[in-house]
Amino acid sequence: MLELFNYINAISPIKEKTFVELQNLFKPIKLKKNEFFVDDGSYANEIGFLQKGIVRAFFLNEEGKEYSKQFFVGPSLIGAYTSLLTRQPAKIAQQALTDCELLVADYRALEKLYDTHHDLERLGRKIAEYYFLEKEQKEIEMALLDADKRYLIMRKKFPAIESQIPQYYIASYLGISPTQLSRIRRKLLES
Amino acid sequence: MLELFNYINAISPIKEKTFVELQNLFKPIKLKKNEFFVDDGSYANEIGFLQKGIVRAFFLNEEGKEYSKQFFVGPSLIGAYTSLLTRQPAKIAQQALTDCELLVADYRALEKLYDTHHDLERLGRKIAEYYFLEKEQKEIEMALLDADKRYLIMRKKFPAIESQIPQYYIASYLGISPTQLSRIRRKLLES
DNA sequence: TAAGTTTCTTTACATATGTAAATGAATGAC
DNA sequence: GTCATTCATTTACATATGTAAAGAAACTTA
Repeated sequence: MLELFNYINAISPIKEKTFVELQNLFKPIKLKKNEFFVDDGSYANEIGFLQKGIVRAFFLNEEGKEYSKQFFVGPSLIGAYTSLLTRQPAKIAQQALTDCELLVADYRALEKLYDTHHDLERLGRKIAEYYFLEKEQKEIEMALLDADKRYLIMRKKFPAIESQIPQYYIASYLGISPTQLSRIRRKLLES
Repeated sequence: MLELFNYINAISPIKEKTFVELQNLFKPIKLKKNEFFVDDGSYANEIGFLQKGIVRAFFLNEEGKEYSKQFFVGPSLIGAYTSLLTRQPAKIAQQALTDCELLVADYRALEKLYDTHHDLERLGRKIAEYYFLEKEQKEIEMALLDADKRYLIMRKKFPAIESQIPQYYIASYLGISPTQLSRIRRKLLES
């Protein structure tokens, strides 16, 4: 739990008393490689703190095309944030790409604590703001950079990931086909 | 100010007393067409409530390529959100595309009210969450839909905008060239 | 109204990237 | 260790989209 405390505290400091109540909500679980933390179409109820492992969030459209929106490398918060906020079925699934260890909590219980703990509400605000900043960053990258530049950024951001997961997930994260990623990789090796 | 109150209250209800303090922070200003509300490279200090008019947020990269991230059609909150949150110079400028009327407030003063008004902090959280949801929605559209589908969505989302601003802003919003937008428009007319 | 400016469309060509299929390499199961 | 499966690369071809330049249309404004 110490890891969770440190992680949270770095985002927005909370009182020890608040954290005690918070940690009561979390239970440890494990996910095997390829298992899902969030299923497409399900109503999300849980938020997770990924301690070890890699998780991807991905969107599947009607044509069966996948877009790997995001990678999470522990330590990190995970969960179908949009589904939790909107109470609509999740459109974005989350899948373990390696064996994972995490702590999970009921989001509604956590949300209730907001009423009585201003510091926790502030944490919630900071997290939402942080998520927004992350998204905006990626939006700009996608709009203004070529795939080869995005690939280099991705490698810097997730240095450990490349050797641990299949290339086609990375291609999908970059918004390109595996073929194109292969071409980019070759070009980088040549130069 | 009533419009602001209604707008805010629909996101997250706040006490009347809180709103009284809040509204003291806001002053009315006007922007002429093409004037900037936020300049690229400046430190943002103000948040604005756009009452009338259209504003675009756009990013300019080193190669001089523009990406019109977003349109705001009043009533709407505007401001260099990222710069306000990070206290870094704004990378995203905001420019009036029509004559505009707005209310502006000092963001730091508003932020201070968070400490003493839990309901305002909650509003801040809801707004951040809402921004996140919006971004995620656009991310998915950009990743999985063709430009012609995105164009149709854009027209539905901003029905009034198309006749009021140049096409090349819309092209930039869609992430395509004006040439390509023109081709898409022709194809839609033909079918 | 006329001239000048801005914007939109069109054309021709170049390029990035996609799809499908074949091959080769790596990985995992037994 | 062998076989089967999964994954990565390559090739050939198709397509979407970009760039540049020219012409047409739509607006400003004097």
